[in-house]
Amino acid sequence: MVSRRHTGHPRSAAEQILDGLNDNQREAVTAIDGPLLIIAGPGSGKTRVITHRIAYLVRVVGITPYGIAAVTFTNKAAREMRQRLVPLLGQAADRLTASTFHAFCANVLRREGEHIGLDRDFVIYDDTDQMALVKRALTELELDPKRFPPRSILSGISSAKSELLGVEGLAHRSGSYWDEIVVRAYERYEDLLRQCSAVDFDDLLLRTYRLFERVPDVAQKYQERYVHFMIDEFQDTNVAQYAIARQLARHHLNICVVGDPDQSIYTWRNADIRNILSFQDDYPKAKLIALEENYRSTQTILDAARSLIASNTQRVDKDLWTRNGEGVPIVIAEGYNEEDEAQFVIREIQSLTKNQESVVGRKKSGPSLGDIAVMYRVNAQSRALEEACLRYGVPYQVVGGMKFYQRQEVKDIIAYLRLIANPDDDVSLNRVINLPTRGIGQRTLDHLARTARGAGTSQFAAIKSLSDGSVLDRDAVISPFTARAKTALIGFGNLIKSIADEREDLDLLDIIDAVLERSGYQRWLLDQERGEERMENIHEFRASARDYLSLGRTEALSAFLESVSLVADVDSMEDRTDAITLITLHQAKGLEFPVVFMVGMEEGLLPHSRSMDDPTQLEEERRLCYVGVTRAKERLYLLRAFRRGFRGMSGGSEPGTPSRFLLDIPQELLAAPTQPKSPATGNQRSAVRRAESGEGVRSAMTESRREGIRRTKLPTPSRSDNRERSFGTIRSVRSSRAPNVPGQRPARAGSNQAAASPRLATGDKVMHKVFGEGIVMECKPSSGDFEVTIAFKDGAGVKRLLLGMAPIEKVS
DNA sequence: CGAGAATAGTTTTTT
DNA sequence: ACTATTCTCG
Repeated sequence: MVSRRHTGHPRSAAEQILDGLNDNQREAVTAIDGPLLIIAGPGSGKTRVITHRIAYLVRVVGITPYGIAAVTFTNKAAREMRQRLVPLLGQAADRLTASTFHAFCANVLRREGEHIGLDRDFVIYDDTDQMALVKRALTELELDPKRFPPRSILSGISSAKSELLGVEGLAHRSGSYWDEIVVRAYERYEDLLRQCSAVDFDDLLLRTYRLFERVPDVAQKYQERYVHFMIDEFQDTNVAQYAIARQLARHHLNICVVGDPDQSIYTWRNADIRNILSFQDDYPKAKLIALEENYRSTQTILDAARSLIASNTQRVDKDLWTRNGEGVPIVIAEGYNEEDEAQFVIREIQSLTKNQESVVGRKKSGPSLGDIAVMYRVNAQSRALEEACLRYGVPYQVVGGMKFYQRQEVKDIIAYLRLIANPDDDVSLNRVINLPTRGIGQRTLDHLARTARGAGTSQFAAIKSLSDGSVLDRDAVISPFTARAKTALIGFGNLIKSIADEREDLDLLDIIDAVLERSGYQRWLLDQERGEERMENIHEFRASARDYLSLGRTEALSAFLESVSLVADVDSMEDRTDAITLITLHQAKGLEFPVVFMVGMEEGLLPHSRSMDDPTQLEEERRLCYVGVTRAKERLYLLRAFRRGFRGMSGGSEPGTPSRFLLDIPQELLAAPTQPKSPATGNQRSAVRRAESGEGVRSAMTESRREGIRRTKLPTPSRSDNRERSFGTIRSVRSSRAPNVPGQRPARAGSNQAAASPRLATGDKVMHKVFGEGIVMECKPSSGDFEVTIAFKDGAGVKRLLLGMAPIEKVS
């Protein structure tokens, strides 16, 4: 490379690439000949090894980036890999294939699908679409969805596909009545997919596999191209993915897989840990390298992780170690309920980040908000956290949850677009044919489905033949459609056709606008509940289409639709320094944060109730917990709630039990919570301790129950004062601020508070520390404080905040 | 026959 | 709470 050196010899590329790697890492980077299995513990520099290995292949060995493929679990990981390669490879990094298995396969199929009779404009069906199709298949087979839940049927189909079993293959293997039903549904489901020119997620893999099997020329092309094939997160690949990798590596045999069996958390999605064993069978000469030095976490965190995972019986022990210091103890704490738990998290975050606010010259370097993540088992848990963030004015970023592309209004527009790209897409057609209402009801749709099926065409085609009268003329006498329905159907058909016909003349944005206008969707939506807000989502969606304008007009629509189908939530996660991250444990895989809070450490949540009975699944839950713990670099908090609401009935549930995983963590790694204002923490801890020291979980629970109630000085819960009660549990707040209960509701338990008036009124101008300037829109009493609704300038939007908590000042 | 209202059932994790 | 299906009315 062109850079001046003060030593006599310029450093060679090899030296530069290997610099700073430990022995095992070096070995992994330079073992470039033949199959390689890297077992990489958490924080062992896995990504570094992969990127440096690629750099080594290119700059030292001289392989063209074009000949290297690296498959990752998410698009985000792929993007990051490419970015990290830029300093090592420069522009050449662009030529590398780096994507998810699914995206890779979609690409191959888009280019080569014709060989196996795949329509050029095929759409990719997501989970919801698949369900619609399975339901239809069941109806057509006259199977009772109560006895045969579509969900279960679909998962049967999906796991068959993940193991490369077609209908025949599954039929062959089936051994029970249930299997028999799945086979029949599978068969019909496949017909429907074909009819719609659609493939589902599993098909992307299955069909790529078949393509390579059946069309050797195509397979050969890719086999020769990819001199090196690498797979990250190998423990989470399924049989189909591994099979494709083997196909691709058949020629050069340079296949490198990187994984950690202890981090396998996707077996429910048919990932198969046995792939790691198979790898060694399939490639007996494979070199095996273990990366065991951890660069990420403190000794304390690593110790906790180690003892936790050691409780799993189905595993090979690893020797994880770190040179990092001991660090600070792990904090285990209990909140009264989920709100209280969230409260604890937020207050702790505030105290952690307080030290470094706007002082000239660097002050104490505490974590910034971007260094902090709160992790949970189920998406629903984000809610309490979000609310707490809003109240306290802590900026946050939720990964996933209500996925953007899953929002109804967005999916509606996507359905229109898909239909324009591929009118045979029955699922999309059914979604929007009566949206806005066009007088096409269930009855008409049933007829339409039957007609289409009878004619062996898609529903759109059936509508078309209705309008030109071709097919149905013969049956005109018994035509099931009323004149009104017929007109409505033809009207819809023309709508789609007219836009599709202009596809060449319109760019992507025009098409979206045409849909919004001509379908009447926009006008209709704005009249709906929360219409404005939902329209905003559509605008955001429309804006995201901008990226595709540079592509040709024909290409843009399909490319856009494809990207929409294949993004993961974590893909759109930004590396923000100014907001905490709320994320599920699953999505957190592969990420790291200086500070990690894991909430919901309770039996039933982690481990989840669905997985508690089965030892295999239980071990997966423990691995999930392990993944969470090992995300933390410096500080780890394990929280739980004494009571947790269930589906809306907040707080009214039975007391919970601390997660058994807490018992796996040695006491000496634990500390009292760092929140001095909280008088209850010591007791909470003793509750946990007691549970650990063998007195049993039950007694710990009873203890903490007594604690919870005493601490909060509250009478027996009654439904009506849920909110007040939960406020009462905000321990430290209570001691530091006098709650203001407005006159309206004096009947609060122990009402020793005088009514006070809010210090803000509607119309006041305020300044918020984080969100900036805003106007008060509403101010109403809430849980002994006031909830103010403020519209902020500068795109911060409208926020609901708790007056007593939020860093707000009145401006004028 | 369709549209909105009432009611029943239910999701753990996601490419 | 949230949706998906069923019920009832125009």
